[in-house]
Amino acid sequence: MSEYFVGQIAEEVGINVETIRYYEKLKLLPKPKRRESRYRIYDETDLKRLSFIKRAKELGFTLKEIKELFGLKIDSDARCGDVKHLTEHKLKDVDNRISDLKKIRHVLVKLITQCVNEEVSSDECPILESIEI
Amino acid sequence: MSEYFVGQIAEEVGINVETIRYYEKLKLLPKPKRRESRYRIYDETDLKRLSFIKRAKELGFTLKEIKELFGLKIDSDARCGDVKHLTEHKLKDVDNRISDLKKIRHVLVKLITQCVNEEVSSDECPILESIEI
DNA sequence: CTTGACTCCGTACCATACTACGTGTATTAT
DNA sequence: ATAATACACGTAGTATGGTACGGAGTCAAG
Repeated sequence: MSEYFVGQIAEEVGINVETIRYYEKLKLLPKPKRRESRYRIYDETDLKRLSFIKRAKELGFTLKEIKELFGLKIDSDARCGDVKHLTEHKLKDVDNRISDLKKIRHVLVKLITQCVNEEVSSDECPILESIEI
Repeated sequence: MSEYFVGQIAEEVGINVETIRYYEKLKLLPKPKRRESRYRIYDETDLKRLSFIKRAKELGFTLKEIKELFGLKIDSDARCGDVKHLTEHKLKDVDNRISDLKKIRHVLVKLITQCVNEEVSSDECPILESIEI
């Protein structure tokens, strides 16, 4: 199992060293093992965790929400019913996001097709039709 | 066609009045018509636009990206090829977002199923398995 | 025709999520 | 062995996206 210093894992994931320390402070990352020199030691699990944080952020989750996602597991302390309830809530949220992204996707595809067919130009903004609330 | 003052449209969409002025400053909203009193007048198109901004933000688009999405249209100034290129780029991005959200979705569903079946508990964090970069 | 709610604008402040800086210690390449 | 990097830590600064404030003008119900 490979080990990393903070700079190496930062490089690997493509985020800043300072950001990793920041996530640790927010408890998005567990306290890492240390060398005697106090240097932090990371492993593959930390790498996965950081990659997840990075992408989830891009997908519109806040750091607080990401922390909640990490908490979704059936462990000795969490009752199954609680986890299930929370998870179902998250699932509904994710489904809504996917649904709305598909609406945006549909309009983008339509726009590309219009270009190909060299249809009439328009000063209207087609993206506005994508999401009706 | 119904018209709104800023407070009414803000109420309708569920955002702050100040935020609307802020979006106007950033040119996410066109300059609205005014009464002689200088009061801003909005219509249904503005309402759609604001709803879109609100949701797109929740889906992880920055205000800058949202502005770009609004710009995706075939008008008298934009050459079709340019728009097509840009739009294809956005489409790829949206597809990736949908794909990764589906991975997260899959893990959430699995977690709920585990609960139902009262399977073994674990101290592992299952969400970590959802996105492999 | 007044009173309360709404709007105007500029400016200042706020929360989230970083990012940089400085000082000191550790590691590593030559 | 020594110089260039890298890391530790605390603190301060930045960017984005709002949110609040205050004084003046506007609207509209009684």
